[in-house]
Amino acid sequence: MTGFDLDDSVLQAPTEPPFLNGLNPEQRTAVLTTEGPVLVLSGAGTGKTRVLTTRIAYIIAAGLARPWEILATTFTNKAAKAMKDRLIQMIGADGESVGLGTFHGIGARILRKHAAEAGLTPNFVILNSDDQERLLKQIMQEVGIDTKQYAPKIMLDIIQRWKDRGLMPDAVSAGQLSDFCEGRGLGLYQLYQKRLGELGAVDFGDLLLLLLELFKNNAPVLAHYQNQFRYILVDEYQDTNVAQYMLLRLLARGHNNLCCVGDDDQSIYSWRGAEVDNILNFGKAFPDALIVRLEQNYRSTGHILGAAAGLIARNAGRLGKTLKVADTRDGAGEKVAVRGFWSGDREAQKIVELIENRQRLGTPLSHMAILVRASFQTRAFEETLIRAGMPYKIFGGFKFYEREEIRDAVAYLRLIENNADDLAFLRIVNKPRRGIGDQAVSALVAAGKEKSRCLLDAIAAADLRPAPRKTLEAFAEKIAGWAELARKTDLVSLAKRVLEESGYIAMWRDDKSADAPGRLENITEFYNVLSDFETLQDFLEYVALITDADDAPDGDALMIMTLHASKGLEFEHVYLPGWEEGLFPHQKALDESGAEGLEEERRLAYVGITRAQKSGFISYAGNRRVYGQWQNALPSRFIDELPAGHVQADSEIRGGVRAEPSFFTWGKSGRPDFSAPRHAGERSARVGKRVHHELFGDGIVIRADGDRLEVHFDAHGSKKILARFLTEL
DNA sequence: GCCGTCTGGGTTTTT
DNA sequence: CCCAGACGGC
Repeated sequence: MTGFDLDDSVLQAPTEPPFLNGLNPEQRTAVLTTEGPVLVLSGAGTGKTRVLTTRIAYIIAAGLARPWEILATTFTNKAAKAMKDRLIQMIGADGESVGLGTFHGIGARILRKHAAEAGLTPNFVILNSDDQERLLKQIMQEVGIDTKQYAPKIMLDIIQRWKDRGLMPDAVSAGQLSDFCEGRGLGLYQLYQKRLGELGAVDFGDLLLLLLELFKNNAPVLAHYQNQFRYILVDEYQDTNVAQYMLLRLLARGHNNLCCVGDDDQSIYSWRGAEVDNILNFGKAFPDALIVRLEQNYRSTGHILGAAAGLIARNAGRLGKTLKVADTRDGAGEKVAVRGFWSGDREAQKIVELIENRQRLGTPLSHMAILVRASFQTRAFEETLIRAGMPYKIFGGFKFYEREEIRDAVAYLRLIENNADDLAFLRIVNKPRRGIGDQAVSALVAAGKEKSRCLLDAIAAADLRPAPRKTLEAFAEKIAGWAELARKTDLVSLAKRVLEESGYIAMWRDDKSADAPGRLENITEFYNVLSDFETLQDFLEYVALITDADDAPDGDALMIMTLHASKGLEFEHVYLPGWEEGLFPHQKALDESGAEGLEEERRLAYVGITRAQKSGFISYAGNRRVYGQWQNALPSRFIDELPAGHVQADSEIRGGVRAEPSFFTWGKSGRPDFSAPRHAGERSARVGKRVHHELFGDGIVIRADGDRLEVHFDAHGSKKILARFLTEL
């Protein structure tokens, strides 16, 4: 198909490609406005994926660009794959060659192509977060920082945030956390980058940061891609970070055809460096931009949308959208149910019962989902589901590639591919046990440092006792042998040989613990995955960038996942447990990010509700076991914020929706205190009690108004305090 | 160098 | 409560 003019008369002519049929006017505008910057504000369930794929299809079908001249980025590999599949359905094999992937995946591809210009070796490995932390910890210890006092994880987080903002070490300005670790934070960043270079490795952030540097420092390379990408499309724009924004700016300077799709109300990844301002300021950054709002919702009932809208309306700083129900044939549907329970266990039990009922009435389990705030919540459900014999699938739980045995296997392959990968070396040099302990490893590290060689090459120079020396020399020889083998054989045979000859398989076979057989199974599965790849490098890149959000459950199973993982998905019936103060909104979000944190939590709640097509069920528990201790909590403020007209509330805790908190047990050990409903008069019973507060010390309750107490502290006078911050004396 | 015991820390998590 | 990592004894 060729030759569609942008001329209106032609667009309306019968030659119009069939895939434009059925778009609403706004979607049509978003698809057909191919030239210049466009921001598509796409509310939940308004068909943004359809708009994106149709837009790509249209650009190709109209002959505006060839497939490889289009760059389209998504948030996950899964989304990229889904989009590619749809595209191929629409326009056939041409869809195959569209530059479609995650920012990181595309970054890796370009960096490998221009490795020399970017100052990298072409076979660089991409470190996972585990490796990153280990490496940084190593560095911190080398320079004599107490890693107990300064957690490597926190330092890594700071470095990551710098990278998210496109800052190389020399660009980090003083003050901005650079003085973490007694003023050595920035120095650690520098060292960390240096070590990555020596290892022939990059981390996730580098895939964007080093690409940005490449473009900034190498005009011909930048010009090449500016020229190549005639049309750029970005999905989930609200979750892009500053580095991604800068990359887009640079690339779009070529043809100025940038189309970003997103929803500011669904921005939930700021804790990971996402910058909501990207979407909020799009109009400023691209003054000639067209802004299209998609507000026609094709997913949910009126009550679901009404409840969600009422909640999100509490947020300030929105671009503002009003979702409209597309299909009103069934009226507004069921009201969103809000329920209170005594305990987390009761909550789980009740929700599973409700799901069973739905299933009995004919809804497949896979059309229902439980969405939780924090992963520990899944446990109560798992236990109940196992007892009920109901198949379920926990999404984003244990990741295949994060399992110990898989990481070990991958480490063997990494070391074979790149002898300089010291992290991989350290991981497996004594796994299985070969008698290489701290002593030998320290000697190796010292020698490696002195001669600036990688650990594998440092064996000869290291000060070693005879036994470990012999072992290590044999080990190095084996690695060399396998590297030789890698050139001659396929990946599966290679991996099998390596894991057998290294004794790794035997290690698990001899292991009598209960999970050893499972680990061997996982290794077999690992061979299966390997069979899909031609080269070790392809596979290692895949492993580094993949997540197992991709693996779909087999058969009909109930989905359990975090709210974060649910973004972009939809289910007929959605269950949202754990709406309690402290859990949702999460205390840590409030403590660390204050009002902004609260708004992000609220957006998360909005994401949760808008996943539902037909019904939503929100619940809270008065008492919950967290890390083995019973804690109690108040219903989430988000429950109060739901507009009454769209909600049907009930509670097994006395007092309806606003549950009476069980008093004075917060953080104290012991027993569940929920078993008996409290009798009236309890409230006044609090007055006169001696209490303790973390900050203000001891005091006496002088007034009680629900959970709000007025306490006269011995040392600080009267203060109004929430009951849960107090302990009874 | 290995293995048992103790201590501390546990939000979300994709790339 | 449950896991990972540190520490100390063999």
